Amino acid sequence: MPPGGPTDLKRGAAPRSGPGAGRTTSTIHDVARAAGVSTATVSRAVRGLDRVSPQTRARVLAAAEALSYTVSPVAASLVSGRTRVVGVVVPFLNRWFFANVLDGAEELLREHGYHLLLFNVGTHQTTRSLVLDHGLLRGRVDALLVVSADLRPEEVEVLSSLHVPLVTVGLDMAGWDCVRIDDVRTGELAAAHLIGLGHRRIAYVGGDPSEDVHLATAVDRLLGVRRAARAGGLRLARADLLQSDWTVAGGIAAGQTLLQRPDPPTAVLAASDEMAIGVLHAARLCGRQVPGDLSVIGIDDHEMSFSHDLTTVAQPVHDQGRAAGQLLVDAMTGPPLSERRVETLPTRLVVRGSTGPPRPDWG
Amino acid sequence: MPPGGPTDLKRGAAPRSGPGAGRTTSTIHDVARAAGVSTATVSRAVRGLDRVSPQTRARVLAAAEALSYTVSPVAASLVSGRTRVVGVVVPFLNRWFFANVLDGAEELLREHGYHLLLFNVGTHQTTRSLVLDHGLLRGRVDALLVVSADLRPEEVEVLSSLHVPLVTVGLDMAGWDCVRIDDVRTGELAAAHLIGLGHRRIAYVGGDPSEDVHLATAVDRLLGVRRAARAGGLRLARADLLQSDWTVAGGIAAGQTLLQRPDPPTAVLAASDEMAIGVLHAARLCGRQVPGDLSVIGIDDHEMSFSHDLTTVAQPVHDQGRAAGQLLVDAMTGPPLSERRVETLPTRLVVRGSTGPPRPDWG
DNA sequence: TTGTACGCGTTATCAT
DNA sequence: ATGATAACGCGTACAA
Repeated sequence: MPPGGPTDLKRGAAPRSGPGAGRTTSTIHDVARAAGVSTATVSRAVRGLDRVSPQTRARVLAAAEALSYTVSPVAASLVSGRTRVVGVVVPFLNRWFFANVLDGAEELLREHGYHLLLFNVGTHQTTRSLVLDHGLLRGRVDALLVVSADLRPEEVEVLSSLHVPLVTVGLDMAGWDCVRIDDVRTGELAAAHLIGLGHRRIAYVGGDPSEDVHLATAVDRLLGVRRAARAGGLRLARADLLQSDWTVAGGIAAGQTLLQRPDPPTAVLAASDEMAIGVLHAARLCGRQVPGDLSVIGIDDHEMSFSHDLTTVAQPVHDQGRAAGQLLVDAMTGPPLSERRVETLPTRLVVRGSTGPPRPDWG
Repeated sequence: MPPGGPTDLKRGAAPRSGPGAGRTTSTIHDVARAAGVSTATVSRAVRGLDRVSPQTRARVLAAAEALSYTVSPVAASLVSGRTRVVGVVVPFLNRWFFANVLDGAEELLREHGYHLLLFNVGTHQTTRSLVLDHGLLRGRVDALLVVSADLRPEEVEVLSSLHVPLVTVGLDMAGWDCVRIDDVRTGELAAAHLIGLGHRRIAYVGGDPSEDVHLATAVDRLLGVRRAARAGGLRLARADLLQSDWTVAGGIAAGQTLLQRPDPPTAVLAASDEMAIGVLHAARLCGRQVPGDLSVIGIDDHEMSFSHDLTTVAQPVHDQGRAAGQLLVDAMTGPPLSERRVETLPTRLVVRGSTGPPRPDWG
């Protein structure tokens, strides 16, 4: 019962009890009337600003509570210019890496009161252009999170032209803040493990070559593999470098290609666990023992890797999402930074049962 | 070069070339001035409404193009009351079922010009209450998609009080539109397959019992298993009914529990493929042959199931997302329907190598 | 500490 | 077919 008196409350009551019984949501004016103050004071009170006496604030809050008042996000956005919404651009929602980055970013951003608006751009050029050309982003978001999307130059231009803070994950581009892992080092780590076990013939199953150059992930990991090979004094045969599509099915195909040769490699390094799992399956199909006949190592530490007993190099995906969210929060709240920030998170080797020394007669 | 003349264009140009060179986005007024018409006409023209002469429309569109004008979503929302945003409430982002439902819903809703705002409520009560209590949804969304979240009564109340169209997936609640599969029939299908192979001792690995009653999925599937058992003239031992948590790890634990008994079942039916994969792993750990010593069947048709050679009952997850999206679009555009709609999508048995007849000496 | 009043950019109503 | 103009609900100088 606020001091405003029952009469005021009655007049200010938002849910009009008219004949139509149409539910109306109460506005700042209703609260102001009920609390006997101005709308400006209500605005200050509900947002927890200074310059409001404790008594007044209590009265306003009580009235707001009584009227179940909620600030209208759209009205607030219109006048403030901020939406408290972060747009997130992903090529897939249902793949491990993207789902988990999203999960981490959502977690952190929600902690800071931001919402996530989803832009699943897919891989089809048609869908892609629809999403980014039509100006669907303009005015909807305060910031952007771009996850490993292989953007075309004009799409980069569209995103840049929004003039909002932008952070990428797994996509290192000049001018944009970035959270990543050291892909070169990661590939090197995996290859060094195989070489350390005594393997001399290592095949590499990478990502698809048709994608834009920006998706350098698979290329960088191969760079690391080459580095380890050089250090180990072994050469990578060109025929042992395969392109795939990051999926289990692609891994199966690549694995079969390799294993059906008269002289197959003794070890396979896949750029993702999903492809590595496919290779494991191919080995089974071809009647090969793992790791006796073939060692297999992946990159990611997908949750299925444990049950597949797959050796892998783990990357902190959830944390990359959180880190990206934090960079965005900083950019939205703090002063503008002159230098771009690049945060590189560590990866680590996880040895399981899919790797072992090669058969002596093969060495 | 619109007939408005270069003078008008110059005055109306939005990107002020002042000293600060601050990028300003052009408004409907700028376009109106440039095209020599009123803002009302611009509004009609850009939205493709009637009552605009072709010449005028062309002139307006040219001006808009020249000024790279985009309608302000927030301003439009404020006056129209619609946001063209659909809120989606999920307990997880990184699990197969949820990620794929989301993918399907996003696809269809984007086709219709709607955006998705993400609400990952998780399972922790604390997070949950923060997300749904604070009125974060109010005024932000035109409709809601709720995916298999085990909501508490007060959360149901919060969602209902928004008075927007609401569709659930995998969560059949009175009063809310729903897209689902027939869980009873699905469980029955899986069990009937095992019984048809000759199994008489079937264990069931279901979902967690601690969750709210609304998450009836695991219970319904068990109901179907019971029905098939009755039809097949066999009884389910109470000790063979296990609770798990829908994950691979949970499936491993359940599988080990079963297989370490002196008298294990000859077949296991898991309520999800992820748990079934865990059971497969447990069988390997315990040195059992699949399907020789143990048959395993799951439900879902997870993409990993193929490479695990797992027999399963497939459910159309992507399509459930699309169907839910369509129901929402209908509800937002069409006239209000008096009856609630329940759409039940079909499931089908996918026989792979993880199931076979039991060993004769065990029968 | 509190109130007044303007403006955010658009849609919609009512004239014309 | 087109144009004024009143909302939409709120933040924020500025005044008191």
